[in-house]
Amino acid sequence: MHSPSEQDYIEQLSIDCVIFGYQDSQLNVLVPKLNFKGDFCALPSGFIYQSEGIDQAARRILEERTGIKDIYLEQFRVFGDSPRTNKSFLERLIQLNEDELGDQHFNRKEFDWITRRFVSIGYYALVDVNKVVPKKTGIDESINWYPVRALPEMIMDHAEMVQSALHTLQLNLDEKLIAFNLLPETFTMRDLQELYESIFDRAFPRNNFQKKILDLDVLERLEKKFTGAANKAPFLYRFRKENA
Amino acid sequence: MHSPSEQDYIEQLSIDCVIFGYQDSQLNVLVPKLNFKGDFCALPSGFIYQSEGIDQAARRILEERTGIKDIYLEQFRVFGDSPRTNKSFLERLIQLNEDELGDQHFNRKEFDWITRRFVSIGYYALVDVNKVVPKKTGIDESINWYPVRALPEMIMDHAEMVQSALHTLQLNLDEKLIAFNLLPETFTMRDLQELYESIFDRAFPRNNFQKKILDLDVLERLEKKFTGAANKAPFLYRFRKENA
DNA sequence: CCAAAAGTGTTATTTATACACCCATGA
DNA sequence: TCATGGGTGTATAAATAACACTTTTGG
Repeated sequence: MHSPSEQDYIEQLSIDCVIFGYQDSQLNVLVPKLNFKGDFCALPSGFIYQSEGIDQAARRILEERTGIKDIYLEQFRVFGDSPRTNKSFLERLIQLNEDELGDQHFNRKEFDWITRRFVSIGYYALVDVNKVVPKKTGIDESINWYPVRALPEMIMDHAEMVQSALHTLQLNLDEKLIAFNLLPETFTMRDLQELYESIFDRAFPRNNFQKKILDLDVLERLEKKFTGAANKAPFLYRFRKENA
Repeated sequence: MHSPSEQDYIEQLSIDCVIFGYQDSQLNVLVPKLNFKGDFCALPSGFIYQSEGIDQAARRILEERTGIKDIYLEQFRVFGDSPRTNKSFLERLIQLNEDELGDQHFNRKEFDWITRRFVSIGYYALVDVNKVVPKKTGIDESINWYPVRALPEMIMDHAEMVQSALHTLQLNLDEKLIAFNLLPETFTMRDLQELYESIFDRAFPRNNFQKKILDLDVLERLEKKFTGAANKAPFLYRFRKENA
């Protein structure tokens, strides 16, 4: 990987992605940890090539970490306060990693480029965790799913970004019929309900929830799903894509 | 005014403002016309100083054209497709104004700076037209209010920006209780209803509208307004700011 | 036959819409 | 006293929430 400063990027403009996934009845966010001492967690980020659109750049960044191309994503806010910069976090990182860091990682030009004031466009993405194989990039030590309400400490304003993304997701969920992007192709009504509950962090009455969803008239009912449990087998549903 | 290229701006990043005002039962947008032959209309725009936040930059740009500081404004979308540039419009402008344009207005450096690919953050603002005295900047021939549904032809994607801003305004209107920013301090229920009708481009039943608004419990009723018309005098209302 | 979870129906409650009426005002 | 527009009350419909009951499944 070449230095950002040598690439044909738009300067001082970045993209940060909040990647939502749903697993074990929890809404999770995909968070990489940087390959340095000090537990630096940062949202998947990147810069914008001169030749690509911002949505296109976001898709590229998402594909790098998730391996999938066809992802639901949406802008949610721009973060651009004047003192917004990587500088303080990078200085702490360098301080904690003096031993390992030679001049090859952070030369002067590189440091100056990356520590300038940055405006960042926030995108959130909804993915089916079964289709995702989280991938580390060169600077990641690890990349993991964390519950949205139990995130590790994050650099800069990234924790605030997640909250802002979650809020936008809540506002758009019913309006845009996007919850299904977080589920596998087929799912039970209980799956969908628990997804809603994890997004809104509150319970919904079971019967009314079913009625509300079915009244949307966007699901098709498939065969039953026999789980082996000692109870009635639930139906499987599939989102009818012609409605989208 | 100095050349943009010599200022301490973030490069390739701009702000475009959709300024909404309400007058004569119409929702209007403040649109400057450039001081060149060819009827070039462009939204009030500007760049971001290294030392200022993006909201702050938007306020500065708004104050330039409206003269008022305390303005309601909000981001609504980022426009950043890859081929998004001033170039084709500027070339046409130069072609139509060959006679008047000496080298002083557009030197090479200037032209290159301004015609690069630009990402633009869209803001919309809501103003009380009575407090605004539209002000031309150096490059404006005129600046006028136009009905949002009868705008002049605009450069680049600025017409699309207005539509996007209007759509966001519609979505946020009830949620955020922001309509009052478009009205004077005091107003009648009819004023408010006609404002709603101009924003949503449809009629509302008079009595139900009144009930809905009063049920919000954010207005205080003042004395009556005697207009001299041969009918019952309507009450004046004022938005209670402690609710905001 | 039982517990667990699914499915459905029925009744309240709230909210939105539609309809009707009376009141103040100045000509 | 009339036309005009303002204010309010009530009936109806629709959407939401609350409650109750039946069915299927494997042990």
